[in-house]
Parts: sequence; structure tokens; C-alpha cells
Amino acid sequence: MTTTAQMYQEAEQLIADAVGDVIEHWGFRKALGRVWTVLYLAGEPLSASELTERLSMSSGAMSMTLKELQEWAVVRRVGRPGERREFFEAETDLWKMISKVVAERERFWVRSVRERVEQACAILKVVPTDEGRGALTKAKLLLSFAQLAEGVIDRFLASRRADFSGFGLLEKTPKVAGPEKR
Amino acid sequence: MTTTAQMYQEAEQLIADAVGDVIEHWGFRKALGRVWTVLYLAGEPLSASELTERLSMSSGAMSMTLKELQEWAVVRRVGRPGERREFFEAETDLWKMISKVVAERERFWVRSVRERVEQACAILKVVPTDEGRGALTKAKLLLSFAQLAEGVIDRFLASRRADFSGFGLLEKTPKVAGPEKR
DNA sequence: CAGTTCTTTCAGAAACTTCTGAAAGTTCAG
DNA sequence: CTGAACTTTCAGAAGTTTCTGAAAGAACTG
Repeated sequence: MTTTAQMYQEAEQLIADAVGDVIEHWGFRKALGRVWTVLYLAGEPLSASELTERLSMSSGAMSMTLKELQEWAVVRRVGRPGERREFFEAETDLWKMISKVVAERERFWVRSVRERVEQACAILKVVPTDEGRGALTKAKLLLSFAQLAEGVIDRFLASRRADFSGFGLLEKTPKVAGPEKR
Repeated sequence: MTTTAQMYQEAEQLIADAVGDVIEHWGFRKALGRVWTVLYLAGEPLSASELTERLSMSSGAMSMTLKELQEWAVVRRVGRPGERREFFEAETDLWKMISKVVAERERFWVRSVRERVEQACAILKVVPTDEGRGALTKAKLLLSFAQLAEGVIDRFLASRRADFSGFGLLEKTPKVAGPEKR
């Protein structure tokens, strides 16, 4: 016999693992996605030990994972009156989460690449061989691509902030997308 | 004294490592980015041994790397008349490369997630607790987000341009405060 | 301020990824 | 065929990331 609690857990695991996989694919630890998902689906703050049990993780891993999630402002720590323990709840505004990641992570890399390619271009400028000239042309192309990406990221961050601030894409208000038609 | 050949190599290393780092950040092996970059900058086909030497990699690693680059259609194998060895040249069409990756990699994951969340929704539909109902609402939101992403990817691929113009990632139907042309 | 409860830290274990280099395989000229 | 030139494969090495769990640390409570 399958209880409703078991069914809930099964669905929770499915979604947690799915989100965990995406998150891992994007270069974070799978555990970050799993923990966030359980908190998100729960809809109310949960304690660390509750999470530890539901996801079969060690207390140490849970502590580190929650710390990292908070650094990314994706999970909040909330006190609960009359409770000794700390509770945690998920940030539900997906735009807020995504923009934070893009701003801190993607931007950093794009800039780092741009700077290094610029440096290489400076060197190639004074290499008077055919090889050097050909490479310079191509390096400049890479450079303009990096600059393009930098611009896209900046515009992405600016535009959404302007239009959706306080109105997060996946905020509690349902009715986001229509019926599927694939 | 620094020769022009040494300067070329220095610039080549700088760019190769920069591209390698981005590529790694995007979930591929660093070596893929480094090898592609050397071929790209060279502008002409190079042999495996040439690459092995320039990048200080083992022959085994080079063989595997070139194989993977070819699978991603990012490097082509070219024969050279009168030469026994095989030569390799870089695909220079960035759009072609990016669209291939997006089509095969991102799409796969978005769909996989959508399917798993759909499955979980089906389970939650028959869980008659408050917990279950709340989670179902949220799961449906995740689902609509996955569908949104699927749509964005498909439109991006259909647009067939690498300049990213108008690439508002989370664009819904209307265009917002657009300084850029449609 | 001693005890209880919960959280964080961290060294080592485990798991996973990538690389090396020798051996096996392939191709081709003579 | 045979051997030279080059490529691929793969088992084990090396490197990297993530997790475990015990111990130290905090935060209350009575």
C-alpha cells in the first residue's frame, strides 16, 4: 500500500533530482538544486535536520549546502518564535536568482576572457609575421564576440530589472504560461 | 631576447587558456577549448603531432580531444595531398558551433526536466493533502518555466543568428523598452 | 554556569574526471 | 607482404570535487 506521504516524497524526489541535474549542468553542485527544490515545494520553512533526513545527506554536507545557497541569496534563514533551531525557506523569485547568478558568475568570466584576449592582441600587434597578422585578425574577432556577450549580459540584467522588479517571473501568482502546444 | 615566434606562442597560449577556461566553465573539458583555439588562430590545418607539441598534451589526450571536437562539428579533419598524416582545421562559424551545442545539449536537459516534472505533477494531482496541493501549484510553475525555456531555445535556434540581437532571454510576448530593433 | 540542542568545521574517504603512455590497430609505399 | 608512420584505445595514475562524521563551537534554558 502506498500512502499519500510516500507519494508526496516520490514526487518531491523526482523534482528535486530534476532540478539538481539542471543545476549541476550549469556548474553548481547537485545538492544545491535538491535542497532548494525541497524548500521551494514545501512552501514553508524547514529545519536543517528535516532536510538532512528527506534528502539523506550528512549534517556536514547540509550545513555547507545551506551556507552556499544563502551566499547566492537563493535561500533565506528564518527564525521561528519559540524554536531553538534555525529554519530555512526558498527564495521563490526566479528572476532574482537568475540575475544574481548571471551578474556574479557569467559577467566575471566574460570580462576575464576579454581582458586576456586584449592582452594577447597587444602582443600580436608587434609580431610582424604573416602568422601573427592572421592570428591578430582572428583574435580581434574573438574580442568583439566577448564584448558582444558582455553587452548582451548587461542589457539582459538591466532590462529585466526595469520591467519585472518586484514582479518576479515565477512569483506566487500563477498563470504564467498558457497550455502547451508542442 | 624574445623572438617573434616566442611572442606568437605567448599570445596563442593566452588566448587558448582564456577560451579553455570559458569552455570549461560551460561544462566541457578545457582541452577542447585550447585545441580549437590553436587551430582557429593558425588559420590553416595542423597535424595532431603539431598540436600535441604546442599544447604539451599526450598523444592519447589529443586523439580523444580531436574526436570529441569532431563530434561537436567544431573541428574538421582534412586530408592533405601527398601527406600521410591527417590534418585538422577549426570551424570558424561561431553561430554554427553555438547552435549545435544549444540544440544538442541545452535542449536535451530542458526537455528531460520538463518530462520529469510533468511526471511528478501527475503524482501530486492525486495527493489530497494541503502539502500536496501546495507542491502541485509550485511544480506547475516550474513546469511553465521549463516550457518557457524550451520556447526560448527553439526561437533562438530558429533565428539563426549569432549576434544575439534582441535576445531577451525571458522575453514573454511583448517587447519591453526596446532600444534595439526587432 | 552546567546541560542540552543544534550548527559549523575539517581531515580524511569516496567518487568522479581527465591525463598518460605503452600497446594494439590502421594505412600505405615499396 | 613488410615495415614505417601515424592514430586510437585503454588500464592505471593523477588530479579534482564532494561527502561523511566526529569533534569543536554556539546559543539558549533552567
